[in-house]
Amino acid sequence: MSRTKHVSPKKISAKKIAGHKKSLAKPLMTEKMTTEKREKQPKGPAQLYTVLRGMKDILPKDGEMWQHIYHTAENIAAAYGFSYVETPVLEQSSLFIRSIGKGTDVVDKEMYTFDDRDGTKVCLRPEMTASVARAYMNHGLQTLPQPVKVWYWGQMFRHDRPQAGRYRQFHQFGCEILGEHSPVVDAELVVVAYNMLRDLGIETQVKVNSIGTLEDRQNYIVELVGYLRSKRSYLSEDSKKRINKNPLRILDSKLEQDIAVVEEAPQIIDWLSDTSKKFFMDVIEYLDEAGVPYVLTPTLVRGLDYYTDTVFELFADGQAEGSQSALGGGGRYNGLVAQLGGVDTPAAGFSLGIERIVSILRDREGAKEKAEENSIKQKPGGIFFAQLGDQARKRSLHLIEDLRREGIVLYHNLAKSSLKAQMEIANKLGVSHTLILGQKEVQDGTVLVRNMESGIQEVVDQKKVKNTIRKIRGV
RNA sequence: GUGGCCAUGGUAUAAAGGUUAUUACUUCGGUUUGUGGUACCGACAAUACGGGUUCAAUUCCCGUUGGCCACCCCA
Repeated sequence: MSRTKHVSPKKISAKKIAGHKKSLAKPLMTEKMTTEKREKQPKGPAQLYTVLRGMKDILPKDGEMWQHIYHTAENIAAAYGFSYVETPVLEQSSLFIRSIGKGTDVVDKEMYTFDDRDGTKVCLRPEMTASVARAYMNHGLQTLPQPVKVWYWGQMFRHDRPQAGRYRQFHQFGCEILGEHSPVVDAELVVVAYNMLRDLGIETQVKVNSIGTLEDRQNYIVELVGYLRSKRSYLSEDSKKRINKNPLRILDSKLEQDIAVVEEAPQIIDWLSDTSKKFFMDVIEYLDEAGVPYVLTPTLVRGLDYYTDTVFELFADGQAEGSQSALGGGGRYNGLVAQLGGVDTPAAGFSLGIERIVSILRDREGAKEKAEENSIKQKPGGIFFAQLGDQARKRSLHLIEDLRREGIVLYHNLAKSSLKAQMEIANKLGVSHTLILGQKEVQDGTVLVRNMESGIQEVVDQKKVKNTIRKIRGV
């Protein structure tokens, strides 16, 4: 919604500039400027900083929703026995190059990579799985009772072209289960992701598939490439290029001509080894049992190389196909830990894109919320505290603190001195009661409690305010 | 990375090749000093940036930047 403003110097008022004496750049003059405007011309910095492309500020109006999502994540992770972990945003580039794989878009064109001061190639993490795997090895987590179940929440970075629901810095919530090779684990992860979204009121469609072991996949790719070559002339230009580079990707092309070819293509399911096939059947049975609706999608392959066997993605119901409707995904990555130099460890996980969840939730709130976008959030049960006079103001912090200890939150603006102004704020906040502390009250050790709806006020002893408030709230 | 659409105060908008660029909301101050919801008055605040055409551009053209959308890819 909001647009970045490039403001030229002449638009920056002297007032805004006040206090910024050190000028960074000389303001540019234009012939058009009148003498009057020129006088206003600030000598201060010409630059107005704006948010970087693909980055996003989370503003007060969004704060509540973000916290709501975070708490939902926290609760569900706790309910399924996951422990919280954090890993650094900065990692060695090669960690991701080796795990996600050369040739994937994430690694080839989207990583924020640079040389650290000592020359180390580092990057801003594009995802968390590799970091979690790294932490698992680094800290000997394989000596804990297995499996190790962890969840995380944090910023990821991919230098992609910004679009709806896609940013260069974005948040993911995710869960990983390391050290267990059982189909229940895969199913549980789907269940957790699915229920997380359901708790938020988002119905999703789960797509599942199995891409087998590395070996299965290699055999399949040989077959697939053979088939695709035979149909080469029917494929789109993009897909022609991908035959050699990344043939699996052709499977989920959205172009009609490709889809026609893919429909006849050999399916990876038929190339799975017996154990992988059995494993996948088991996962599906668990999903049936858990009551999670899913769609078997033979064309589902994921964009990261480390996946083995189970892969899945979650799509919001009713969202237009294609347009950033994937809310998250995951799968099994049995080879990853070993590939990064650890002991061979089976593992699986998933992650959800928070920005996409926010966007769906926002759309849903609709016009009503949009109208209030700039207004203050109503605090229907809230209580405002107003003070009048120096003495009262001085006592204010003390009183607020006393009540805070009792678990009572008072909204206030101690900087205002007129009672009227404070009442206005109280009104805008939509609080039910206002406490008023004036000169007289300070002397008497009392406080006025005003019912904002009826206008009735009563004088209450300061020591008894907490009881009065409790009574008001009906506790 | 490719293509399409777009760019006016904090937000949402109006208008025109030509004096002080409309309106509403928000914010702040006030309508005589210890009381809000209404009303009234006032203040702050915008043509994204750079260049071109023109007597004149914020309006037309080009470039840049940014946004949205689609593709690629993904979350």
